[in-house]
Amino acid sequence: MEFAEKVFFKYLKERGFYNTAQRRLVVQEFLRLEGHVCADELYRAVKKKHPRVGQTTVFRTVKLLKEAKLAAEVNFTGKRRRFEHEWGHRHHDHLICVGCGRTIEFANKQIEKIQQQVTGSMNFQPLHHRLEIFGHCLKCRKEKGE
Amino acid sequence: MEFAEKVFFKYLKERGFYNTAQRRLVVQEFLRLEGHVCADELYRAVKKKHPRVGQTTVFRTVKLLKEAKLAAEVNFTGKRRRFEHEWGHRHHDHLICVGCGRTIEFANKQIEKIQQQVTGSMNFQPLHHRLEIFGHCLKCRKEKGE
DNA sequence: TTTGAATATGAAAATGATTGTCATTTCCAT
DNA sequence: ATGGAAATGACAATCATTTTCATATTCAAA
Ligand SMILES: [Mn+2]
Ligand SMILES: [Mn+2]
Ligand SMILES: [Zn+2]
Ligand SMILES: [Zn+2]
Repeated sequence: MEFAEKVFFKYLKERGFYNTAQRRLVVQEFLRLEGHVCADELYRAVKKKHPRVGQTTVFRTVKLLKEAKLAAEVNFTGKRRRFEHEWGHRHHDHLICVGCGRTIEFANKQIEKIQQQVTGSMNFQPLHHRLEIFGHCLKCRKEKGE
Repeated sequence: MEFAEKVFFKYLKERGFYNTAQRRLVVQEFLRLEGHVCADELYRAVKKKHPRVGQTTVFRTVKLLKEAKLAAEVNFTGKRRRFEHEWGHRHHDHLICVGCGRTIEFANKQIEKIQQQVTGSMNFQPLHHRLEIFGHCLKCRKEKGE
């Protein structure tokens, strides 16, 4: 069992929630999937192997994964919510190509540092943030003829 | 007539779209309202004065306002989309208080500059971006007893 | 000014993601 | 083992937004 899964069920136990077969299936599938996945994709992936699991349960479990800090929510389009691995992963921000939809992850210490300065000077206590830069990736620029 | 409104109808004309009474009402009300407003709030504001305008038309017109760059979309919660004035306004980013929901606007040249460096080094052509920092505002921290 | 084809409108229905309900089932501390 | 708390899943409901479609309006050309 992955350590992240242990963390999840430890979190559940602390709250008096149960360790159920469905939750084990959902968390395992989530940890298996890479990238930015939405609840419904996760549902279909789980259902492929275990058709009796309900969509409602997957949505509810994803919410728990987020609360337990195994999953971080990302929402590039304003449409459906997506989730990525958070536990054991370093913070990063995103470049999003408006041409092909691909995302590129990056981290920049300087930006983070200046954010601290900005919030500090405004007496604002930061908890988390997101920086999303939309534009055209190299691949798309090449395809469109430089 | 505000200049921004002229810009809007110029944009429409360029596309072969019509200058209609409803669109005039919606753009005027949007320009009157400050802050981050959602389509439904705008609809209700318009309806108060002109009850025959339909919600569908307001939703459609907001989309046009965005295309014409009079409105910029912001989406802090992942729930409903909100829009703020863009035409004639300087770019800024947001601090969002998770306690009271208030937003604080800020602009930082250094962050913008480093973003240019980051995207440049990754061969990514930036079009626009958003930086949202979530946390606790001064007011909320004081209320909770330091 | 008419005219008519393109476009816009608005009520209602449809959509798509998510959440609520509730009868039934499962979990787990005792 | 068992009883009460919690979870499940089919289904309905919700919420913001989009689509549909019959009717009305706009505006360029005649
Ligand atoms: Mn990511
Ligand atoms: Mn703003
Ligand atoms: Zn691309
Ligand atoms: Zn606050």
